[in-house]
Amino acid sequence: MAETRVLSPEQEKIKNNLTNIVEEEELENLLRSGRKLRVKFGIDPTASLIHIGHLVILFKLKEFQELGHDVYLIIGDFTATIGDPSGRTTTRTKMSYEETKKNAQIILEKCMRFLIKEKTKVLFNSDWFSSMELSRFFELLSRATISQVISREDFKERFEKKMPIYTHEFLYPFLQAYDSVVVKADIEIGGNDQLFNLILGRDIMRSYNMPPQVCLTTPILEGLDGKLKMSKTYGNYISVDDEPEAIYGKLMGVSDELIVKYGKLLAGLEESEIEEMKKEHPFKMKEKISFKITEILKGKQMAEKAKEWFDKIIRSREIPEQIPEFRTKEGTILQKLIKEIGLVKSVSEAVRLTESGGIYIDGQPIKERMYELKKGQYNVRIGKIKFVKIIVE
RNA sequence: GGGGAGGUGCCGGAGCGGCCAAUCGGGCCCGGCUGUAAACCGGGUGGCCCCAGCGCCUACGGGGGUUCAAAUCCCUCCCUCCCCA
Repeated sequence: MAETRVLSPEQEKIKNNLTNIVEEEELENLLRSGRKLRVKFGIDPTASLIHIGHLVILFKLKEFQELGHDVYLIIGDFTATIGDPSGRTTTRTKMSYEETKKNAQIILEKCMRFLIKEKTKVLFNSDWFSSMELSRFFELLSRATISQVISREDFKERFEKKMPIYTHEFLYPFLQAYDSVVVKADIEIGGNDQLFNLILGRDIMRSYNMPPQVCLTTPILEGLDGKLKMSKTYGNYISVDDEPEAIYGKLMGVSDELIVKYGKLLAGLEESEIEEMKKEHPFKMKEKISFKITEILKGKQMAEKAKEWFDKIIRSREIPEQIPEFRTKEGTILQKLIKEIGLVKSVSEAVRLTESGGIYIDGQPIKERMYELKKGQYNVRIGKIKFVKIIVE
């Protein structure tokens, strides 16, 4: 019966931009069932930052909500203190419970900006884990084998590199799986590196005689460097809280190949639209995509402001109208001052920058390693985008 | 429980008594070329000093010791990996 009904275009769209669907047929059946589905997404509050890599999943969750389904946001305040080994080649440093609590609040607020509030159920997994009986935990562990867990890619890699794998990391996926049992998830979604955890959840649900969840994974967004996955630890990210100028600027600095991927995953561009853009100068394409993403995050007005800033300051190398001002006494050494202000980490760094021609006054690189300021006003540029106006009295 | 290897800067990885603030590669930063793209080229990459000097201080897992001198030798503690049980 079900196979006679086809999916609506909106339902078809759910399948876009996913790297894995386990199993596709089950997903289609769920979508066709007309039921309100429980779509689970777990997030461990190991940091309080949301970067645009996270958005790929959040956007997907919203698509589900727009189809009428409920999102079950599992805040892993308990699991965060253990540390998910997924995709990691080193052990995660353990976090205190207090830290995760604090992060959880912040992260939750940020996630909600991208989701429909009425269709989002928030659960904290400390609710069921902090009081879990040991016997019950062992019962959970009995539902999968060591070789099942050990076969996963990130563990294999660590074995090969002779890196330690701690037992708590090894057991982590069981807890994530158990979350699915608790919320009776129909679907769980995660980044591509989560595939193993998701599938274990599916297997374990089955062994609890529950309908197994469908697992969906989204592509891992590469960071600004175009190589590593976007993450806080690598520092190659764009935060959703970045200033519009920073967002637009960072996007413009990304490689041509990468911006296409960003366009697809973050700006929701269709293949055909990308093809159309590729006919133009690559720079134009990058401008369009960068603008669109900035607009999604900060609104049209802010995006325009950011573009204007970029064109003037970065492309035409103009001095910004509004730059921070500092007053100082005559005779101050510039290199020491910018250290005080915090624009460079040390005086030595400032001196090095001077020697490689990276500090400018009114557009001219300075030569003196100890530049003594006389009375007057100085427009100082440090490196590419740091500006400061210094007034010497 | 027994035996072996090892812990060096952001990362990988040399050095194994002075010439070591520590070769080299990656990353990052500055500069050049550009479209702040990629690729490529040049320079830099602990801190301090308006004495910039073959200068001073801090640094090779922690602590202690030997020595005129230690990342390098000895003792001890902590940590990891491998093999055997």
